[in-house]
Amino acid sequence: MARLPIYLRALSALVEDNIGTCSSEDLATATGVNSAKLRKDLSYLGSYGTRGVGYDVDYLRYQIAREVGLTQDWPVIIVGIGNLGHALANYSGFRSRGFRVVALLDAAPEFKDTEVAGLPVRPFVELEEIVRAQSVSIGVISTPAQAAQDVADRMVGAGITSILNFAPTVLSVPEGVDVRKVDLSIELQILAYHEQRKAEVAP
Amino acid sequence: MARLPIYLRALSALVEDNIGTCSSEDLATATGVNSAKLRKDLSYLGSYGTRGVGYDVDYLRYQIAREVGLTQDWPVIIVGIGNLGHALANYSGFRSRGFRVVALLDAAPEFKDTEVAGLPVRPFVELEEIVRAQSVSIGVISTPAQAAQDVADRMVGAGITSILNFAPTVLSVPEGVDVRKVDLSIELQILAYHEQRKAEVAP
DNA sequence: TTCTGTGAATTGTTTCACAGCC
DNA sequence: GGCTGTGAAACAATTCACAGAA
Repeated sequence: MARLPIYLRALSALVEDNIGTCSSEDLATATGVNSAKLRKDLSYLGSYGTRGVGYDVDYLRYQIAREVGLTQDWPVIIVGIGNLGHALANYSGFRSRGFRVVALLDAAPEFKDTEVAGLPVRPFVELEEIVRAQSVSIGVISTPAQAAQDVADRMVGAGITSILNFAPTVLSVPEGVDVRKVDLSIELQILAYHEQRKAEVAP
Repeated sequence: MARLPIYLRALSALVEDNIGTCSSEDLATATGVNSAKLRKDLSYLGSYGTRGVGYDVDYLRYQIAREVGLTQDWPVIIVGIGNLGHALANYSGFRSRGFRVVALLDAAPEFKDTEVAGLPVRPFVELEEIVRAQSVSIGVISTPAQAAQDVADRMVGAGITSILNFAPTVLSVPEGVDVRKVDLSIELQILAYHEQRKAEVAP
């Protein structure tokens, strides 16, 4: 199910190119997966294709978006407005996929009265209030590692049930709360691993 | 093998806490994996543990770092100095794991004579020269989607063999070149998916 | 004839459970 | 007694290959 967002983006690109129909083969090459795998993935959502023809791009896109939950708008808050928080606040990929950043928070007083990406940076103590007022259920943590667990606890206390964690720590949260972690350096490390292999084979 | 970096970070945290030995159980809970899986992972690298005792934290860390290729220094360039490129240039997690950002590049003329994270932003046309001079084999792309394939082609032409792609496009590269893609919104979409499930169960 | 949807076969991963070493 | 290393078992993911709809 982690592949649905990938299909979704490829379909959006096809919509922009005014392509109305595509085969599993087309979508597979566009997303870099095996066509049989793609068909099996899609068949779990239902039979949205037509044999001998392919899939209706618009229709399939809507069906996947509905499955992922992107036909509704998700209010999101970002805590920790350092370099990364800055980048995330400005990231267009969130808004274009149905995520709306409703507030930026940072505990540091030097952010008082500053704006990032058109939103005021608000003091961290207002967390509960914001979450309640805007019915936020998804929070993003882009603080340093030391602060992350604290922020997570406060988020959970305020009623947030999904956390995207960019801080390099494992967060402990109560059952029922989802955490996903993104570590920008892990992918680089995987590349280095392969790079090292290449160097060993042909020294 | 995608888990080795995770173990590595947990071990580094243990080193900082002056913990000399740990069991597979300890490391497993610290990283959130099953202890049997962890032992099996580590056994592929060799027998670095002691039965009845556990693993020597320092020794194990070195062995994993060597396996991943982090005992050497990897020069890295970043192309595309927007918000994300900015954040990446300043990201301490790269340097602390043996990656050295040796150059920042951007095609936009308004970056001329500016500095980011203590490095000058250089014109994109200098790519080949920089890659050759510094023996760079890893490149990071944080440009908009339209520019990404072009940048990748130029990188490959210049001799880069591993690319970390933050742009929302699938890159096509010749055999022998590794590409890994990071999409900051995919993780959010996965959270939204689970969030939607929760809402359906208890409406 | 083209292309989906899907059983069956294959391949890969995770967990169990325990022998063997400290 | 505690803990690693590892076969064997259970589980999951992927690919093959083809029947059948358009």
